[in-house]
Amino acid sequence: MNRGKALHGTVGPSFARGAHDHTVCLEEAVQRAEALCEQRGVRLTKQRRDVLEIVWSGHRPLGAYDILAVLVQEQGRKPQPPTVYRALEFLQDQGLVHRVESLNAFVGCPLPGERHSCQLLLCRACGDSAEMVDPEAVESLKRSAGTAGFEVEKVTVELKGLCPRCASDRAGAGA
Amino acid sequence: MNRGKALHGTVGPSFARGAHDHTVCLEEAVQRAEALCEQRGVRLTKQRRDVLEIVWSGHRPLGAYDILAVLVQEQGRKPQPPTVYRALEFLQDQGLVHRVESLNAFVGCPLPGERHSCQLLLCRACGDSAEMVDPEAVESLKRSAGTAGFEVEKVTVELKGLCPRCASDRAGAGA
DNA sequence: TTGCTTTTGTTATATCGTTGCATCTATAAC
DNA sequence: GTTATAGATGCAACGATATAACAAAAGCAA
Repeated sequence: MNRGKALHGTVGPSFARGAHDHTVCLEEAVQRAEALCEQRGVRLTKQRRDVLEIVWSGHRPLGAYDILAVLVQEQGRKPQPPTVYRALEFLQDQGLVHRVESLNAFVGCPLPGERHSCQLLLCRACGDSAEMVDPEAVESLKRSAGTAGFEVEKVTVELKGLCPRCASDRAGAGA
Repeated sequence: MNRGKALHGTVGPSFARGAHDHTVCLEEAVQRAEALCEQRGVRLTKQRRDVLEIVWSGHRPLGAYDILAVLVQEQGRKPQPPTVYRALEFLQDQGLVHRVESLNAFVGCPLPGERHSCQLLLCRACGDSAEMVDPEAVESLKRSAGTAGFEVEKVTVELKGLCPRCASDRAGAGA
C-alpha cells in the first residue's frame, strides 16, 4: 500500500519496480476501493467492482469496449456500453480510476483517496502505464497559468515514451 | 508574431491579452504556415490551407466534424472525413496545429517552427483556449520520469478551468 | 509525353460514447 | 412485512469520432 508514502515520484506498482505480484496488487486495489466506498457511504456494486477488477487486471489502460468484451466473456449476461460507462463514471468520481485522454482508455489509480492530480507515464511500445506524482511541476503549471489570469481546476499530464523495460530492450537490440 | 520572444508564459493572442484583431491574427498564422512549408519543401495545398484557416478562425478547439461542416458550407464539393483527418495530420506533422486530447479537437499553434511541447489552457465555460510555455514544469516532469527510468518522447499538458473573462464574469455574477 | 510520387475522392467500416426510457433492487418509512 | 422511494441496471437506438482500402487525379521530373 501507499498510505503514508511521500507523494513524490512514481507511485503504485509501476514498471519502475519491475515485476510484482499482480494478484496481490489487484486484491489490495479492490480492498482500498471497498474501504473508501464504505467510508463515503457509496455503493460498490457487483457491476462496479467487476469493472474495477477488469481495469486493474493489468497496468495497461483499457478501452470501454475492451472492458465490455471481458464482461461478456466472463458472464452469462450480455451488458451494453452504458453499463460500462456508468460504472467507469462512478469509479472516476470516486477517484478509483483515471481516464487516459490521449488513449480514450481507463486505468486504475494507485492513490485513491488522496487528492492529487495524476501524471501518467504511457509506454508506446508495450502499452503499460504508471502514475507519477510531481507536485513541483503541477505547482509551476498552476503558477504560470495563474499569471495569465487563468483559474486552473484540473491538470492533465500524460507523458508518452518508453518504459524502462522497453527502452533497454531497444538498446539491447542494437537500435 | 512571436519570433524572438522569450519562450515562457502565454504565447499567441491568448485570452490573457483580451480582445485582439483576429483577422490579422489569422492572416499572420497563414503567412507563418506558408513560409514554413516553403522553407521545408512541403506542400500547403488548398485543402490543407482551408483546414488551417478554419482551425484558426477562432481560438476555440474544433472537432474534425466541425471543420468538415464548415468545408461543406463554404464549398460546392462535399468532402469526407478522411480529407479532414489527412489535412489535420499534415498540419500536426508540421507543428501548425495541436490536437487537444481531452476534447478530441484541434487548435492552431501560435508557435510553429519552434520546437516546444505545448501546454494548453482550456476554458470550460466559453471553450476558448490558449497556449502557454512553462519550460520549468516540463523539465521537472522529464526529470521525475527519468528518475523512474522512463524515456519521455512527448509531453501532453492540458489545464482545464476558467479563462480570465469567464472567471470575472462568474465573480461579478455574485457566485 | 511518360513515369513516378503525392494528394485527394469515395465507400465502407471501425471505434468510442450518449440518450431515453423501462425495469429492477436496495433501503428506509410505515 | 409492505410499500414508497431513490439509486442502479437493462436495453435499444443513435450520435460522434476515426480509419482502412482502393480508385482517381494532380503535381513534378526525366
